[in-house]
Amino acid sequence: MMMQKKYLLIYEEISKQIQEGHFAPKTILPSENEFADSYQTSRETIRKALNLLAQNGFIQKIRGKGSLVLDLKRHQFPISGLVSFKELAENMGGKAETKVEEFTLQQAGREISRELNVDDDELAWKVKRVRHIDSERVILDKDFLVEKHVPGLTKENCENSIFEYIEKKLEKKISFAKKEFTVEEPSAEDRMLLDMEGFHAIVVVKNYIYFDDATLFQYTESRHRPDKFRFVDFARRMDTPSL
Amino acid sequence: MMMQKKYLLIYEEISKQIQEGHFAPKTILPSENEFADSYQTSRETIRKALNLLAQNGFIQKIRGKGSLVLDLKRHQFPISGLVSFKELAENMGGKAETKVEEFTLQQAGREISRELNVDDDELAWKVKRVRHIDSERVILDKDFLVEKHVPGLTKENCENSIFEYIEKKLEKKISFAKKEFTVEEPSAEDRMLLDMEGFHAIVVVKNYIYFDDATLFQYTESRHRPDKFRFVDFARRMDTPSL
DNA sequence: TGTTATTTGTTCGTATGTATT
DNA sequence: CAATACATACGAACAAATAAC
Repeated sequence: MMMQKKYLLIYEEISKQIQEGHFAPKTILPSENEFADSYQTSRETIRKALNLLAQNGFIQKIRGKGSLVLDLKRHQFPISGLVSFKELAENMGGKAETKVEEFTLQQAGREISRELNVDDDELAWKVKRVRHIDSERVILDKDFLVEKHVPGLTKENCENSIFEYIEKKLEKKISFAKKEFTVEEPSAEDRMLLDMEGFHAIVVVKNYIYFDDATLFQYTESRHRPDKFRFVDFARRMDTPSL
Repeated sequence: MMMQKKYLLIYEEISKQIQEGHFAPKTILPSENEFADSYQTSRETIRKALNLLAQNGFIQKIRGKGSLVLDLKRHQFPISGLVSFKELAENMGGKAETKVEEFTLQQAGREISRELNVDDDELAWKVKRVRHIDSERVILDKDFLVEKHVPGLTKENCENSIFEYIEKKLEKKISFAKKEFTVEEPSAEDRMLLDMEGFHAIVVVKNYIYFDDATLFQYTESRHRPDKFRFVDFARRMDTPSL
């Protein structure tokens, strides 16, 4: 009887306890063997959970000593990863609203077909959304989704969360994403759709999003007013970085 | 006879072969058992290497099928992580030069002591460096290093690589870092030390860098001219985790 | 369609090496 | 030196997804 992913459950339980302060920063966690005992599992399973915690910046494993609880959340909790607008808005602490400016199904065309790695005449959803925070128009999202991979998308889905539609309704798994950050001068469209008075730059995040089976299904260009942009990254070094 | 980290060697060998095209994108790697045979090792060791490859965006593991070689490196090589200026400059493809504008040892003071999490009167190196690319002054780095953790630093070290001094001379291990990206208006200092004509924004990267034992030893504020800034991030979802 | 073989995912067990206390 | 704790490695069994016949 092979159970579910035990190490994931343990990871979530320990990470929760760290965030709630049951395991305080700068203290050492119970040893791997102690965890293995208390969770009635093997040490390897515990190690998988602890490695996840280390990867995500919760702990630092120190050989011979133990697993030290880190205190990286002093300023800001690491949010690197696939962050949705809703989470971002909450982090900003303001009232968030989304307005769909455009919602069409059309052929990809030269530019987008290259980004999505499909033929020119492949059908793609084009979604243009303006994100409001505290009644200010601060983010412009332009999403392009391959129709055959995301069938049945509606304007209503876009007003909520496209990710939610994909994962809960279509039951497909979003697996990884490549993001590219640059800073450009605002375009005419930026000035038209966003409240850009007094701002002379726009943060452009190009986001390529992939399914479980490594098919690219979405390209998003997210354009942020600079004062409402922040990105936090937690990076762990490889033992031998030979890039 | 416990050898070196076998899975790391295997990781490097396979990643090299992928980058050199011996394993082509969109093809399936040999199975884990085949690798285990050919490397004369156990499947678990192979799996550790493959998980590293997946983490770093080289492959996508698909259950029941195999490990698919990804093609993410074509446009832009992911450089998320602890990137030094030298690597960045090479990526930009220009001639890089570093000029040390200031090099002092002083008490941390109110502001910096908070960033470095030490007492106000703790001694800290202050290093101010201007990075030139193609004879243009485009990046201003302000480093603050806790003296007791990085003793004997010299101006010459700063002209080369501080990381190299720490890892090779002091033989300490840099383990992880937390980065925070924001965009601000250029300060008077930015305009003084950088070639900012025609640019109205500056990309600020606050970098907190930690040793092996989780001690914070360096805080760096890196201020980039927007046209010379780019950051690429590869993020994998937690669903099918690694290790 | 259904069965079988292949391949990856998870768990458990055991042994040994390395660093810290 | 001994005990503790994390790191690496090998082996085995079974689950789940896929592919092939």
